[in-house]
Amino acid sequence: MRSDCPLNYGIEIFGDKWTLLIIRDLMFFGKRYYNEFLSSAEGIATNLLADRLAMLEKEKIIRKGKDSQHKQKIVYSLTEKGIDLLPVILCIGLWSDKYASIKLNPNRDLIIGDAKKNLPRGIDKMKKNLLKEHVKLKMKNEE
Amino acid sequence: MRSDCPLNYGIEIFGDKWTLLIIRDLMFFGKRYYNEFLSSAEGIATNLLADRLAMLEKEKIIRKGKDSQHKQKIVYSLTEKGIDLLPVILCIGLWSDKYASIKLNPNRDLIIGDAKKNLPRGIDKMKKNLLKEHVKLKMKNEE
DNA sequence: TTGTACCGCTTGTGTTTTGCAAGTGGTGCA
DNA sequence: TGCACCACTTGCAAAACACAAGCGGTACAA
Repeated sequence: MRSDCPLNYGIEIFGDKWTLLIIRDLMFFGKRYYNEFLSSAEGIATNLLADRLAMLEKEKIIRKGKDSQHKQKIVYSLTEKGIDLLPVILCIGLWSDKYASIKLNPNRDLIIGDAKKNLPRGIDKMKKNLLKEHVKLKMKNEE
Repeated sequence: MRSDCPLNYGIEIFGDKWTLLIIRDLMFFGKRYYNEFLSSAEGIATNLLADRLAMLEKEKIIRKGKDSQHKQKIVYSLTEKGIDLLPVILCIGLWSDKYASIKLNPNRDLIIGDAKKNLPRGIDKMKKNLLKEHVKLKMKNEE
């Protein structure tokens, strides 16, 4: 750690071009598998993805699990620490929505639109949904 | 731009280890001069600082001005686009406050504590203060 | 008018991280 | 037994970063 500033703590973990995108994929697009992260629009490289997934697991932001259906596959899911990044991601999304000149993807605009209307109630609701899923997956993995 | 995702727009601008720290310094610690940014705890290098300041100015997140008191110096200040990053920075701070094992700097804890108690009212109040200063500086520069 | 201190910023260098392509070892299923 | 597919590694070139030194310009004091 470079300093005792709380902002810096977050930046040292997800202050790069890829980490938050992986979390976004888990959080909003239901992606769970290595291959799914690779197929995202931004096009992360395989070595960087492996590196980030390992880091996120070490930081206890995501968790590795086995897929009972497809036994070769590894399931990645958010921990509560990861789910708590929801406000961070929404804030960045809202800011970008306000200032980006690019056309926004309508799917994402739906999410952003919801958050824009009622903050922080919208965040709470979304968080609850994510937590429900989180608990389900946790139980599944511990079976 | 790698994609049309709004999250990605923000990440492409401030998704690195330094940019948000500079904005933090402007926003919370009243830093205005090149030298002041250099003296922050994290220790940014001079070339990287110059690079990020130029980028932030290009993105219209900060603005360069002349100092009427100390004529050699260049004054950097946040634009409204920059001020609107306040929620992003606070969200990261709150998350870190919850999960960082490190001891937090008490000065920063004050700010974080305020934000924790009443979001988004706390954010609104802080934003208003920042905007007041922003207008003042703008007028000064246009004299 | 000259000297000096200080300003933002650049340059040069070695190191680390990234980006891209190809390949590897391991597992499950036909 | 063979093949397809899985997460992940390796090799290499290019870019970004970190660190130290230095540069041109301005202001102010002698």
